[in-house]
Amino acid sequence: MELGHVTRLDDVARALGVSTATVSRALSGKAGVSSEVAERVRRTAAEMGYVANVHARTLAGGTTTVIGLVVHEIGDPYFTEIAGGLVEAAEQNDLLVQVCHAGRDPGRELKQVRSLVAHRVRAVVLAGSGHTDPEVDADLRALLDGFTARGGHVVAIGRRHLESDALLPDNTGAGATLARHLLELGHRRIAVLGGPPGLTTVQDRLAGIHSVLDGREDVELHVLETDFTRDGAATAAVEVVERWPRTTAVLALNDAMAIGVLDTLRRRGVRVPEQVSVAGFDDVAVAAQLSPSLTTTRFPLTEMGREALQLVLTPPSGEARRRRVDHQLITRESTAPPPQE
Amino acid sequence: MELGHVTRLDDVARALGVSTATVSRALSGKAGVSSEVAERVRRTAAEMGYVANVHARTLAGGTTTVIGLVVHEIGDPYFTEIAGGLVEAAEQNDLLVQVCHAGRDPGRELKQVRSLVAHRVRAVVLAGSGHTDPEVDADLRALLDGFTARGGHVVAIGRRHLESDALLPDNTGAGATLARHLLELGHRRIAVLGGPPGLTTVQDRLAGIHSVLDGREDVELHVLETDFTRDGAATAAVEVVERWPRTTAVLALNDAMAIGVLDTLRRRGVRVPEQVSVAGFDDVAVAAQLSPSLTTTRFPLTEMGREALQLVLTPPSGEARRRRVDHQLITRESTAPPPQE
DNA sequence: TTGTAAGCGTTATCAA
DNA sequence: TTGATAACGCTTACAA
Repeated sequence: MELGHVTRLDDVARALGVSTATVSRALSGKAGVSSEVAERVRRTAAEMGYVANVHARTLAGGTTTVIGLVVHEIGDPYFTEIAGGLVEAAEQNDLLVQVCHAGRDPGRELKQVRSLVAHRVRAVVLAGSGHTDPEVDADLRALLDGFTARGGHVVAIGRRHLESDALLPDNTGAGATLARHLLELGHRRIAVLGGPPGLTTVQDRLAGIHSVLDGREDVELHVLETDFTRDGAATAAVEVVERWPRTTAVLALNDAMAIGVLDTLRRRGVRVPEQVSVAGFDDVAVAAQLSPSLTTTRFPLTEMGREALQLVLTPPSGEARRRRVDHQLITRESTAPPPQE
Repeated sequence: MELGHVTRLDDVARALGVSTATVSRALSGKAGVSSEVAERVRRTAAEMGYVANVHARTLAGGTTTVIGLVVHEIGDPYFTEIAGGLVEAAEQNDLLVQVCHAGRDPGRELKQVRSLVAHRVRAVVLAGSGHTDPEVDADLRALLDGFTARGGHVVAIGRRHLESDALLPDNTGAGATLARHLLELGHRRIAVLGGPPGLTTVQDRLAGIHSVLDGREDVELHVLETDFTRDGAATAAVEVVERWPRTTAVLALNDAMAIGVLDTLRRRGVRVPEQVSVAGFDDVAVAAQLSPSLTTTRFPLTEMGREALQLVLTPPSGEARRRRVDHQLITRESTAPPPQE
């Protein structure tokens, strides 16, 4: 095989003295070829190093082996772990994953999905929070509807407003569990670092927290709206310490934020958990390796990535399949009873 | 626009009463169309929601907007951070990234690259260590040579045996720097947790270490061959503690391994850095967040991902461009002078 | 400046 | 069971 030349279907056909149709059929394992010929074709193709041109194949009506993944923040361990599970599972099924970074911007996200659709990917997997305002996702939904109508498959992870197959983390339950955990430890002056109110994940986690703490006369609850990032939380934590110095527990809406809080507290000489308890959500891999290690509610991120691929592999039925993902409280060193008064 | 129907080039042409050639030229910004017509075409195309069929375009000779990334271990922060930088930079240049997981298996890697080549990706980026035995990569090189000959672009990150454009982390220098750091702190009984000897990264880092420590009568050096992972190092650390209990410093060949060492030591009640110092390589994001925070040599991983994309964007010249990536010693809490005898 | 028409490498539809 | 041959939707000479 000389450099710069790719073996085509026609080359294989010619070498064997059969038609391209026969070779095509033999290689894609379709009926209508004698097993004898099929075997010969396969051997020769392998010898000649033939690999089908993906674009020709797709254009002619074959199906793609690529699936698209859209994440809000590549770099955020939450998405990294999901992506890891998905890519690994994909590899085991001879599928390729195209990863897109949308940066939490609906416009950019739309552009990325459009690009995936133009690539005729077999499925689009959307990971991360949706928007509470349905208007924001309107264009996206129209796009996905068209994609679905033409045989595309959409799988969401945590975007409950989309009418696709979905993996739905129990964010509300996780919020309630953490609030209860703090309550049981004896905390009564609690600060919550929330994210942008437009995100369903934020909304749901807050709802869970409120469901447990609201209406209790003995609880003093402060909710701060901040960025959904480590740095946003680090800054907000300063505010908490200064405005409500008697706070005994800080609940951050995700682990990245909780790490930011730990950072601020350490810098200010506030001991965790002796003086202030801290907890997060998700249980990203680092959470266990921090010191103090972080109390959090676990969602099996890598597993969710794998499961998303399972959904991709099973053809969509009429009904959208919506699977709830349960959380699990992981109690570690960062939470403890509040200091004695 | 009805569901299930995609606007094609021909639809746009017909709507305007011009030829497909004109539309094609106008949309790809080629010369030979009056700016007036071009403008009209662009507007109409946008209105009709036209997006070119990637496969048709590629088949007809256009270029792809996809680049392939092959990593050893998706899930390992080393690769995650590189991938993050690459994907983000790609997004800014309207490029898509296909991520492949090779699991440190040359056969799987070959298969993945073959698939990328079949997709006619614009470039293949290979991240991670190469093999010291040139035989192992022979098939890969043949494949890449063909790819290059047909106009494909190959960029390596840290695979110095490949004759492509490359970003080459100064692994040898980093090894020497860390060895010197330990020496200067006063350590004389040092254990090194190495990885599989077949990897160039392992070889280079070890070479750097040996270049500083070898031939010194006062230094007792033990090198253990283990897995290039956190768990491998955790197990090896047990052996170090048991076989050479007087060791005062453990040097792991990457941060993931160093974290494994910290884990083992904590579990055994060995205090870091009071009793034993620990250091790693790479400075993945967690390294700073651990406690004790980890002394390591920094390679700017995210930046390297971005830079790899820059190489992809600048067309290959005759000469392969090989850029050295410098390291930086980051001294944190995990290293200190050895305990007094 | 514009249009016509010939590919690009497959798959799928008919005939044979 | 096989083989011609027409799509698939685009780019790009070559003509006009």
